[in-house]
Amino acid sequence: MPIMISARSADSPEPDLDLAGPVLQVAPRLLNAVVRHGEVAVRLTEVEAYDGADDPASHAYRGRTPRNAVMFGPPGFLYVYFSYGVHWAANVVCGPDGKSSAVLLRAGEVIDGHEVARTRRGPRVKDRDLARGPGRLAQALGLTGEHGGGYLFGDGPVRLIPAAAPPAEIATGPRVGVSVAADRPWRFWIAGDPYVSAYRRSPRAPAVG
DNA sequence: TCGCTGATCATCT
DNA sequence: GATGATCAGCGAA
Repeated sequence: MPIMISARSADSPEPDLDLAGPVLQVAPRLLNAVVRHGEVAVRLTEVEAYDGADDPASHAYRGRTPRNAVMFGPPGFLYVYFSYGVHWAANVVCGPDGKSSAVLLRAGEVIDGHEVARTRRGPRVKDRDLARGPGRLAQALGLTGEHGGGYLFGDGPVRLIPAAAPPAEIATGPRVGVSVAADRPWRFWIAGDPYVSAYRRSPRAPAVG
């Protein structure tokens, strides 16, 4: 099990997208951006911010471990983790080097490579559901742990293309699935976009009151 | 449409 | 040994 943390060398291209700012500013800028892995490309419609050591819901909250080490590095890298023993979920590391913040890619629209995506997701899956949800998005793109640590702006297999145009309207709300700090409105999605995941509050989150 | 539940395992305590 | 940044399938309404 090699630990795959690739450092961006000095002559690597700079990110095409400024990811080094505060995660709450970076996250909404990822909306309408496109993630491409081979034939499959996904336009992002929904993301979620995780603010490193200041965020009880972040995987980086309890400090650096082998799994989350890439989050503590420079922005522009993929953090991919295995969730619930079943799914992979992909994050874009952002914020300044050492801040350990990241943005979870929650949902998107498959805009290229539908056939390949459907091969991975299943023959009966509707287009709308191909990448609507973190696990689904990673599966549609074929992202697994082996892509973790990859740089999104170099010549690696996974690329992040900045949004051609910002969304007309961005909505925010509580994060999904987290059992702590669920009240922080750090989920961002494109208002009215059908390719946004269905909202399900964590059953472990405290009741709204 | 809503709510519930099993699946399944890497990671951390 | 417990816990999830989830999903699909099911049954009820």
